[in-house]
Amino acid sequence: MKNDTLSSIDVTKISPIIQDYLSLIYIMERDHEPVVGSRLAELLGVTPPTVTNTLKRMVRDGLVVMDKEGTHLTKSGWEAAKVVMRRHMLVEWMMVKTLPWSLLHNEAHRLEHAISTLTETALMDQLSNPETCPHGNPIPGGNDITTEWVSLINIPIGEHITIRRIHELAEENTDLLAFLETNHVMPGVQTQVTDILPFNETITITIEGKPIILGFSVARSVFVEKTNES
Amino acid sequence: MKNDTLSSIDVTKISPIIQDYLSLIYIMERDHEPVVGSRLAELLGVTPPTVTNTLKRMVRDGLVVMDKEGTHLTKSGWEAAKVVMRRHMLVEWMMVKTLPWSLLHNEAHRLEHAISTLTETALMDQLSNPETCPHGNPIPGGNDITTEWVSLINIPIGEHITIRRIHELAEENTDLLAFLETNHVMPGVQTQVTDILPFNETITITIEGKPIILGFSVARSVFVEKTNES
DNA sequence: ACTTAATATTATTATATACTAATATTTTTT
DNA sequence: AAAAAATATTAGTATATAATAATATTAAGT
Repeated sequence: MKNDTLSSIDVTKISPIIQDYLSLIYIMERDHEPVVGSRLAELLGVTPPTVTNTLKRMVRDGLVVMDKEGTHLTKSGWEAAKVVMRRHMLVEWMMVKTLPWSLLHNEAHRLEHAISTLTETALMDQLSNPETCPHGNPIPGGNDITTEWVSLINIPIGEHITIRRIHELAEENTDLLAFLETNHVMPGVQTQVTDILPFNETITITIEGKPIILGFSVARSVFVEKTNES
Repeated sequence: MKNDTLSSIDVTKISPIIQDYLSLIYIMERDHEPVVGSRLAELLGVTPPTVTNTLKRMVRDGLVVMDKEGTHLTKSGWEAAKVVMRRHMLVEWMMVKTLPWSLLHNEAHRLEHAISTLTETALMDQLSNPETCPHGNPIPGGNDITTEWVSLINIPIGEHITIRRIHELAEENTDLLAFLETNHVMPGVQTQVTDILPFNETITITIEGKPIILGFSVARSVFVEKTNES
């Protein structure tokens, strides 16, 4: 029984900027990647000194700990991050009939900081507790079905697969999302790996007869499930 | 043909705080009320020096002019305010199936600063260009049907009326909105003025047989239309 | 081991937003 | 007109967020 929605942390009192830091660190920690300041700076579009400063405030506020082991979310930081992530994803679903799939993330990124716990709960109900966002990323606090999915980079030629997930960090790239949408590289779509060119660092998948060439870095962010060929 | 949505002013670049000032000044000017700093302070929940400071920045940025005549929006301030108002109201409609009527305003007040022009346009389409918000207040840039409605304070005993509008400034009062919702004092509801007690400063309207006693200050914010008794 | 590259931090500055305390100005009331 | 009330402003301070420039520190590559 998860109860983050009614958590003791009032995310609304955390500034939008800090909320952004929380989400990003959450994703890194969840994926067992080190939390590197310069990488945060890059992804957040700020300079490294700004990151140093902001992290200091987060440490002061008990959201983060920094020691020789590295930078990590505290328990309350982790809980707050989950709320922010969930709100982001619920807003994406809320807008799914209003905006094109490739624009949902950007819009939700701004709206996520403004919604109340009440709306969060109401949307959870209205949407029947979704387990992923429209890009297939896991909504924190539910069953994580994404663990069964595997990166497209690991799929051999010939395999029949279903697109399941575009990783959060890839979502930051609006051009990429638009490209994926145009080519129907979206959750639920069935496809097959038809070519892999290691020297070119590309993998080709064919959707409805049309080959789509994806660079390895993109393929790494696309997670798929083997299609049940019954 | 109104074209504010594609206006030259990029409201997204205006800070949420300034957007709040713009909306509020817009309402005052629209209603031909003087723009008094201390009143802004009160309604915005800040101190008067803060208002002085913020208005100075708005003057610097060409959103407002201040002279002996008083404080007024410039053309671009006016246009920006209209966009903010419209976004607020569109967000209210967006959430109308998710949240109770009495909570829409509060939620929209935070979300209004985060939505993009794209969403604004998409919602306008999706909602078929509404002329009012769910509280009956006019969406800027459309036909202003509210001019035909009259304040409840001016309705004599016995008159059959239809509730049309709860004024924006009354919306700020969440307790009041909850009270009105509980008693179905909401746009579209038919009612009749059954009593007026000037010495008590109350007016009684009867909705579905139930009398509801409204103070004059509230009645002043409720606008109605004479019901066509055919 | 030494150099280069990557990463992190300090110091300084700037802006928007807010406050309190004090003062000025204007308006209203008596 | 004088006193009181309402309104506005100045001065000084604080915080979150950001930047640049300079300096440490750590890691990697030859």
